[in-house]
Amino acid sequence: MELDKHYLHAEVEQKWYAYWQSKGYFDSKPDQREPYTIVIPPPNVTGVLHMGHMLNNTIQDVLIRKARMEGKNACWVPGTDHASIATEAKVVKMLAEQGIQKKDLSREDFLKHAWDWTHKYGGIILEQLKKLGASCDWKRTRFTMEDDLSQAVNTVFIKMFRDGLIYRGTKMVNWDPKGLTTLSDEEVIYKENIAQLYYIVYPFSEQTKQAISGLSEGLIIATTRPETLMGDVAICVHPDDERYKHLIGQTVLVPIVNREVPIIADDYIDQAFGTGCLKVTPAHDENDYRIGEKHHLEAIDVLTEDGKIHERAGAYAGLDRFACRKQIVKDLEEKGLLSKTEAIKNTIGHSERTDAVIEKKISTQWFVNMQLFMQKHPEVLDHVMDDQIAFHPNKFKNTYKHWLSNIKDWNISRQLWWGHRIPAWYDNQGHMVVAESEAEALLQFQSLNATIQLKDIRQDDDVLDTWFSSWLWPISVFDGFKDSEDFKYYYPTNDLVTGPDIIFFWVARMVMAGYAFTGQKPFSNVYFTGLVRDKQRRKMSKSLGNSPEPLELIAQFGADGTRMGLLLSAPAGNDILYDESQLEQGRNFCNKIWNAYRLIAGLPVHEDALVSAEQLASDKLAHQWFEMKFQLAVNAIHEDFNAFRLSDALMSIYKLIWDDFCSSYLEMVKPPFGQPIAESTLSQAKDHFEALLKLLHPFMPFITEELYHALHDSHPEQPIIVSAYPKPHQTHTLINDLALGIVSEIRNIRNSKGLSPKQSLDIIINTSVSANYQVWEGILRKLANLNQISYNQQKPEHCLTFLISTDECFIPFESQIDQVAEAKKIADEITYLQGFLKSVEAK
RNA sequence: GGGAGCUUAGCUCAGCUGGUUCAGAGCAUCUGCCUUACAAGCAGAGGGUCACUGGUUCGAACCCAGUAGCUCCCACCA
Repeated sequence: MELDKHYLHAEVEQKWYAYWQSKGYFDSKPDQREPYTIVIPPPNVTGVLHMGHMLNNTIQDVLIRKARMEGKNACWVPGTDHASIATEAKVVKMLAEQGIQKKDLSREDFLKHAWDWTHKYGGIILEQLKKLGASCDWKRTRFTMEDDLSQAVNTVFIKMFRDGLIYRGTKMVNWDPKGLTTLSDEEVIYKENIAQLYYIVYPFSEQTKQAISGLSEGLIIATTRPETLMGDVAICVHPDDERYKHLIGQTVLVPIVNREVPIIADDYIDQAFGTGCLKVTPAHDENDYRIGEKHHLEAIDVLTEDGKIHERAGAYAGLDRFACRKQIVKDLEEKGLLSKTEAIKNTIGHSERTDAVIEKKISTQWFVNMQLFMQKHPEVLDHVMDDQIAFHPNKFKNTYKHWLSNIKDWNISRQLWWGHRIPAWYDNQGHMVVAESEAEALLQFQSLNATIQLKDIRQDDDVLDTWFSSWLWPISVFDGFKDSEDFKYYYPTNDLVTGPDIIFFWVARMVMAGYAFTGQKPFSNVYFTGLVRDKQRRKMSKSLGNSPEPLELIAQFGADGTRMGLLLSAPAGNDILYDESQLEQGRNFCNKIWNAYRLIAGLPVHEDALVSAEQLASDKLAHQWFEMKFQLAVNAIHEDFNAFRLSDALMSIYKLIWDDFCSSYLEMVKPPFGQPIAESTLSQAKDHFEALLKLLHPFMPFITEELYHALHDSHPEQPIIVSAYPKPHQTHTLINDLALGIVSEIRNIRNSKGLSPKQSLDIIINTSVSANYQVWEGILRKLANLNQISYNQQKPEHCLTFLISTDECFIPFESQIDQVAEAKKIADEITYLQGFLKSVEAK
């Protein structure tokens, strides 16, 4: 049998993924075992796999595979999100390329196109996840727009409406002029910007000039948005401002449109900003809106839905808002009404989806009353703060708390077609009912007015915010609103793995939905991954071209290598700096493991069964030493898992395999070239190798499955994916000292004498002279403290004899736990005194 | 403007309860090796005032205060 020196992965991956799936190892259904549940953060149907998904889903797969191996009922639910705005935009664009305008289509026809699109492209990202090795239960794949999940959305909406948690109201909201819809506050991204601050002259009216003598030409007002000037309804100054006090109640003329507007006073005004005068445009600014309400001013909306100047503005109608700004500045300058211009820093809101500059707009929309919601469900905050829902890293608790403490009402209606249509109906008289269906709505209307017909009522045109369905995800994927068996068994889920960028959009709202609709938390742990950035710390983006194609990476480095490369540099919450050399490291590691297998598989065994049964002392010691090393690593790895330090866990395994198993253990038991190995030693080596493969399997599923099978001449009864994960055992640190002692001793001898590890080990065993007393003395003293051996047996060979004589040298000294604590206390006291003496001497 | 976090080797980061893992890991670098598992490898080596200043302590990378720089989140300054 001739094996390639380099590990080839492509076929291996395909083979095992198909095998696992065909045997149903990803499948899950309720049974007697303890459940372990993860729901995938559903990617957008429009999405294609990017580096963020790779990282995120690798982590989930590691967690689910470990749980599966630990004998839990592991259930990982995949699915996709309908992504209202993003998908509608894609479909609109696709139709436009075919020469079809959305406005020429009926709602039904448009939705047909959207569904076609979804069926055609919607599953791509899930197929890509399979290449990564994601062991989702694909039979459970859900979609937020499918019937059952839409039904859940309806149920929740109606319940919340009846509980007074949802209301319809007219408020100032965020308007996306490109997406042609309103947005929630969370969907607005504020960006720093250098704006021009224009100082515009508003001439005094004739009346004012007559009333007050000695006035200058007009009031100078600073604004960054001259194009909203046609919507000005007042000028506002601070009531205590000495410069303008006498003008309050007088009027000025709005330039261009020459409308006469009053000068009013409000202490909201910052006297130090600009000239201390504010032009009040209630239709286009939140503060102006408040001032307008307070002073009973009209609101003139001068913009159209797509961000152009409206006819009612009286000038510049049809011009784009930014073109208008330029034009108006030019016109003012010509009229001599532009006093000066200066650059200032400010922030401007952009649409999260379309990146268009957001307009504030007064509009009638649907809202969730968040104040009331939080009053009813205080555990949403409390149980995150007391770690019943634990955040990793926990610094995000602060962010979470801050957001919830300042939460505003959630605008949930969107002026789109692709999404869950709001279950509200209106009649011609302006009445409204909220109902399960059109038929039920009609019944409700008829109870008020018997003559009303189906043709007299119409459903609300708007759909709901995508997150209004996403927040139900952990409940609805298990049909939680129908009280299903799956729901009772798998909910609450265990761990959620997601990015901190959607902590408000999604994580917080799932917690809300969990407590509000099930009375239970939706998950116990939230693991926040970092952003994947390039080497220069720039975000991955299409425009920068610094985002590698994930599937190409998998083809190049293998899914195992890619997974390892990503995980190695991804401590919880830290951004990961993508660097191809990390993936190389992953690939090289695969190769190292592959070659360890080649060694073990190729060793000749003693033909004489009797000789073969006998084991060299050095082999026995090497075996015991590695067992200790292994157990210590397993313990550390479990601790790392519990704290979600996955990269640390992986690094421990990496070092255990490379340094301890390959460089030390295999070198110790490897016979000289051409010589046979004892059967017993070989079988121990195989057992160790097998245990290592299990330990590694959650991280690198494919190569471990391949070698697990290859290691057995006949196929094992169970594949590694469902084998038992190595368990932690209690040990004591002095065992660690012991393990370290042996290795450092071997190294000393090797270096000084130029011998092989095996020869060095023999020397340690056979001579006491060459051994380093210092290394052993400490260990002996500690062992003496534990009554394991008497202190006067202070010789290395005694220590070794003792070690070899006991088969349980790494098994916990259960009976000596108290003594261990005692010994530690004494040791602490000695160190204290030593430190104390040292510092006294120094003085 | 408010809040949170970070600063340890060339890079990315560990360092948990102050003292035997205390100055660490991986990668990168340098020097020797194509040695019969593996050059995608092996054997070695170098490299740090733990941001700065003070304080607490017998003892500080770790606790406290201040300073500087960076990052993120939130916020209605026209």
